[in-house]
Amino acid sequence: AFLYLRNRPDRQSSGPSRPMAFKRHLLTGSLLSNINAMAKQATLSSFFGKNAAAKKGEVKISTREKATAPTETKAKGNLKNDDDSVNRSKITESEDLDLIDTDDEVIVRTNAADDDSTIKSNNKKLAKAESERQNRVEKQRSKLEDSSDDGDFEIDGKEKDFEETSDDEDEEFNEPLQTLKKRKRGTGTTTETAPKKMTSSYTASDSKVKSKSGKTFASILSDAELASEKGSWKDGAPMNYSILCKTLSEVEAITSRLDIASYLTSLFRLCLIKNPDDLITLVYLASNAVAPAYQCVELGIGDAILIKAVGEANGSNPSIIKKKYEVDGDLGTVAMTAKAKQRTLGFGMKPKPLLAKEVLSVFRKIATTTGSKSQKWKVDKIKGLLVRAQDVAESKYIIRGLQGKLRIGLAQSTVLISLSHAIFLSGPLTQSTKHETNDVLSEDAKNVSNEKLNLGSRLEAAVNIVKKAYSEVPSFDALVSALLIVPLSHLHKECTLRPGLPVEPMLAKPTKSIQEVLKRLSGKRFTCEFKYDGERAQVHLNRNGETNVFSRSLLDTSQKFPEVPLYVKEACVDSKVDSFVLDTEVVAYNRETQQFVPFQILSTRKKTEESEENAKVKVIIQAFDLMYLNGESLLDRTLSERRELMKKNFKAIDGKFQFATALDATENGDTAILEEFLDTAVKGQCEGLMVKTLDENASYQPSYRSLNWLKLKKDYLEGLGDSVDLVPIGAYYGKGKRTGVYGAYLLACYDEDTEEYQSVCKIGTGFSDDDLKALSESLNNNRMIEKSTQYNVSPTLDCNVWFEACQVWEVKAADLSKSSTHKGAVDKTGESGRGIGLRFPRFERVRNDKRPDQATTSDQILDMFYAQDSIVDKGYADDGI
DNA sequence: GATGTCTGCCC
DNA sequence: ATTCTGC
DNA sequence: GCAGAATGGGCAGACATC
Repeated sequence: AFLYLRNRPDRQSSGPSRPMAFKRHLLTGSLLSNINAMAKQATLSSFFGKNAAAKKGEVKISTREKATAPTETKAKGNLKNDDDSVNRSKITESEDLDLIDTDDEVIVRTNAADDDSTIKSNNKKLAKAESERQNRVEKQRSKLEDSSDDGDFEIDGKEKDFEETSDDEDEEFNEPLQTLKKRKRGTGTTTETAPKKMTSSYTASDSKVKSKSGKTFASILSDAELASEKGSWKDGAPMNYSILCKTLSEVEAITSRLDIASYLTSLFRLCLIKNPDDLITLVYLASNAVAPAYQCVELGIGDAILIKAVGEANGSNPSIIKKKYEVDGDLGTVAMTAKAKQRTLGFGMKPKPLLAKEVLSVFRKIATTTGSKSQKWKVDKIKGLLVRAQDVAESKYIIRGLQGKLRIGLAQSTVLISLSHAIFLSGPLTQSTKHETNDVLSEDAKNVSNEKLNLGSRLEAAVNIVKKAYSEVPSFDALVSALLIVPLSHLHKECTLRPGLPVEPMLAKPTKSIQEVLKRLSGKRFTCEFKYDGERAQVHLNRNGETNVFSRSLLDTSQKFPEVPLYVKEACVDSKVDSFVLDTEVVAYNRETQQFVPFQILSTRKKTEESEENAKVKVIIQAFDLMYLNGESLLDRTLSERRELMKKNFKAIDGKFQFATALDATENGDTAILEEFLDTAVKGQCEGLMVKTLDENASYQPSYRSLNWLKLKKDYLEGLGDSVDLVPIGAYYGKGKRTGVYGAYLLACYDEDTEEYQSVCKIGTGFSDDDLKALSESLNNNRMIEKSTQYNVSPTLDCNVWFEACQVWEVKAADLSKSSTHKGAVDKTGESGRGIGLRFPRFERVRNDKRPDQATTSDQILDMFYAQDSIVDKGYADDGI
């Protein structure tokens, strides 16, 4: 909400705002209304400036979000002006913002964390530090209120030198590509920036803090100690991007998850101490996101554009960069070494250091820029960032960030852990028990403020609270602003499930056998549901009558399925149902034959379908869970309660809305029920079964928690599913941790008639690390100079290297499908040019007992395709898929 | 305007 | 989606 | 068992290019 206010479009270009004013506002008011406003708006306009299209032919800046509310556009000058808004919200009263600073050792490092007396003394100190902090915060507040009434929008006249380019350099790194030389294995971590293990923020890995459940935490520095390190960050100053990069480098160099979280925690704490306003920026950058998922912000940047940008930034031909990338396996490192070379030349002046918020801001601009020539524009933007990157590591993380994967062993879940630790330890609010309330507190809320508990347990409670909050309101803006104004024990009240904002969906874990399923159910009552082959859809209705549909990854798919909320509303038993969140699978459906239609057909739906009538592909809803009903969250109810409420308040509608077919049972060692029901499901064109406990451990646990549901598919079972024997005919260089080996192979079946090998899939999973190494080595003995004329492969699948047909691999797949890229049984499919490909292929083993010409034949592939239960209506097979 | 390439998102 | 791996 | 990082087929949509 904080950010929302700060970035209101009407303030977007008005110069620096004063965060203090908003703080005061927020300290008194409830966040709820603001978050609701966010939900309602859920538009980019609340986060980014809008820029109406400029003149014809120029790049226009627009939003791509598909959120509910219409966005009012606001013309606002040209691109250049927009850039300057980057440096908004500069903080001037630096001393005042040194909120937290205590000379006391906040937490004692101890080897005897289980020793009660030590814990007590730890906690005493903690309490003392917290009360001091509280005092300071109080002082802060009054100061802020005094000073927040005027001068809100001064213009910060400083020019950013974003547009600086580097056309003065012509150096190329033209080293020839060493084809498949021995490369370093592992994460691709380079040694240049790797710090000594455990130096900066954490010391003494031998002293750990233990929680009740036995989790250990590294020992913890006090705020004062923390602040005195990394001295380059001035109090109140905006954070330099290099500070983040330093932590990222540290994290990249280590593998211990606890240590990774610790480094990040230290960084978050430092941010809280030095400049809390940057925390949200930091959280976004660390988790490598740009906006909440449901806002549907796409960077629109991929390897191709990045290669171009890196090339241009240091004056090399993109094809050279591309080759470097193939050898190096990491575009970030390529950019980094390019940068290093560039700098040793010593041309030009040192540009201004990049600020963290500038980097995020550019990312966002890139994301919101569309239209003709926008790619060129994006390349220029990226170039601008690369030129300004100070430390070589900065270019590395800029590039990797834009690639969408930091690849340092740190992702969203760890960010949430570190964020909660940091807030607990150094947040502006005390986490002790002083906040009285009438609400019933959760166990975690009680624990986090229970000073009698040891630190580890309190930290663990903090993590639970933060993760729960985020899973119900998956927006860092909402989360961070709430964390800064309410204690952890009250977080859930602010960040709680409501229709209009997606909940992280519950996920299922694959199981390899029916025995495994039974073992996990051990005597409990459970239900099996058909697992439909469609698209997950979370359907929302709020009390204003507004509806949304969200995808599995929380994107707003309301426009893709406009009829879905209508069907669900129709399915409500009466008008008393005024709000709900329903978990469903949307499946393509043929109303004439009353049969399900394969996923491949469903996926031809437009991203925006105008109406039910206009949509070529009709759908049916298969509902299986209810998370919210009539103003009340059902997340903590058991599945059997939720399901009962669902069936009581909704009814099936022919061809539009059904409940997932289910069978209830109690585990008693009998496998027959499951086997038989699985068979029924597969015959009914389903992928398999979902197995869920009904009463015990049966609350709705969003994705982060655990994969508490089980999924059972035929192809998981040994000896079942489609298993084929294929020939590796080519390979692609591996990236990241697969640098140095082939990351994927191209596999072919054998056509006896034409004696050619036809590609049916690439394969990149199922290999152990040893497999990858061994296969690379052995196949390198059978390299060919170029593609064999015997290989029928689409040019779009061009391999980096080609092999003689010399091996046969057993491969498992879930399905076979008509393919425009693969050539299996091409010319026998009834559609010219189209072959058959495999769905979800994975490597099982090498078949040393088979010669390549004994591989699965294209005729067999064709038979398998037609034998599928999903091809009930041959019409699909011969026409349309 | 047709075609090709790239990207993101479904699974 | 599937799968593997270090913690 | 979690979290992270490798990798799959195939579709629509957005741009770039011819």
